[in-house]
Amino acid sequence: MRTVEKALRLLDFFTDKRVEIGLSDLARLSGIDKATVLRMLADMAECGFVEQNPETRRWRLGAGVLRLARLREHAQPVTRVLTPILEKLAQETGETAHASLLSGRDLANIGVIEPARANRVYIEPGLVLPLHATASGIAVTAFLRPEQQERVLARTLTAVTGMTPTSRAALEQVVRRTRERGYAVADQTFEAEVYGIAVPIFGPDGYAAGALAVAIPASRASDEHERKIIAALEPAAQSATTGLGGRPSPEHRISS
Amino acid sequence: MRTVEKALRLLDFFTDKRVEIGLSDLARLSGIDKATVLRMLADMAECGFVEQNPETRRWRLGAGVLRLARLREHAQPVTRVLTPILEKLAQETGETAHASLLSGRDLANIGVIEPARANRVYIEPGLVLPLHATASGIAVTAFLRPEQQERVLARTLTAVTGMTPTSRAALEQVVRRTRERGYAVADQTFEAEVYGIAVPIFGPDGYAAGALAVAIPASRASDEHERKIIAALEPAAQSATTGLGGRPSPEHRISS
DNA sequence: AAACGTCGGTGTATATAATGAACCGGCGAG
DNA sequence: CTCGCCGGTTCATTATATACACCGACGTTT
Repeated sequence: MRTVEKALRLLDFFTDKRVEIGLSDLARLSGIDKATVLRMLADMAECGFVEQNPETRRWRLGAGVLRLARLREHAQPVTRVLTPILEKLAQETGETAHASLLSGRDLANIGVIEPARANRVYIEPGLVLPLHATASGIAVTAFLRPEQQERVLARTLTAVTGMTPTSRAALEQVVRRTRERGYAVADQTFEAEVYGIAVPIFGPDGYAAGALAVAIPASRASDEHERKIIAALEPAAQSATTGLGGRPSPEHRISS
Repeated sequence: MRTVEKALRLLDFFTDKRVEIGLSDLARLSGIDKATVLRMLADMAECGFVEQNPETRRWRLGAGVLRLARLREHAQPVTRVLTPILEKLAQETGETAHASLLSGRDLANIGVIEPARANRVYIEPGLVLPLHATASGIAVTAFLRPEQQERVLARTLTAVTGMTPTSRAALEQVVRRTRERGYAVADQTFEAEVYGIAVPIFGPDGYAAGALAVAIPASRASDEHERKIIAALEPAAQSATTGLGGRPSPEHRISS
């Protein structure tokens, strides 16, 4: 398999909870030989992607990623554009709002705003959202270019919870419904007790580039609450699309 | 040579000015064969590090770097800690203040604040600062762990301007002076017309992890201005060190 | 319109660089 | 003292990266 990809995939094992990882742990997690992992880490360290804690000898993400993020943000200020939109969304709905962008085969969460209330959904920063198992992912998949959509549908779909669609037929149906309604819902398909509602953000080519979503405790799900959230999501996604230089798809229209 | 490192080095060709790069351009810039570059880009795209503009087919940094940066920032909020310090520094000195961290073999600029005045130094976001050619780099080098310092001194030093120290002896002398004074100055060693003054930020191990610096137009350099800047830099670097969980080096003391 | 240069991308034989099992010294627990 | 695991190193094997030649498409120049 390709060496570069294997090396970069190592970085995906760093999460909110797992900030530092030892060599043997990372070898176990990835299923790659220790010696190979070490060489990859050393290579990535030379470039500043990871760094080694001199005391514990464990590895963590390096300052190089901050540099690259600043460069990208300077070229296209997504965080700057999306943050105020998310804030308004969280305030209007009283629920956790988040935004994510297509990143490789999956969706990368790149912004979360939580509401002031106590009972709210917590979303880990920098989380990877599988396309088939989240409201955001479905919203994006439904408005992807046909070839890319086909690639997603053809995947082996892993179940994250008992509610995750795992067959191609089930996913196709959810996608079809999403295209009809213009928004996606996901009832505990990614995490128990969490209900997600998402709308796509479009790129300059008129295909989905990401999604704007609201996550609520499943216990609060109701038709009325959902209508209110969708009413807030629609204009938010509109301004996100135009704010990022995108062009709305002619095939996208919200209808409940 | 190592494939992973070669691939990651491709990302360093993206700058403030060069936001998108075509395949042939990148092959020329890097000196690597087109076919190889394409495979590396494809691998990195799978992981979200780069993405291809569907219209122009040129490549740019992907959303994955934003995700990783958020993750690192969540684990250790360097930007949050350093921004207010830089703002105060820029305001007190009336000059451009910036911060950088060790990242691989070099220093990565991860924050810049410009003062309100018209004649000020502009520093590109996400710039890579060579250790031997900038005030920040010298400040860091002077307080590195001995083995690492040796590696820097042993390098072949490339001249960036006519003023860049290029011999080991010259660099050693600058480093020695910096250790004595506790701060580094660089008179147009990296860019013409720019005079830099920098102080190290220390990591938990008591060695340099980065630097805080003030860049001024060379025309404004004077002993008095320099004294004022150093007086502002010292407490700023102190709070940066402690704010990032570092421990000041016992060997570091400012003395002019 | 023909000829040319350049673009992004592909196929394939070759050679180089990645691989993984065995091994090391160090360290903490039992 | 022994055991097990840690991070790290070594080296023969082989799988993988590489670069050359080539493709069709596009835009300029002649």
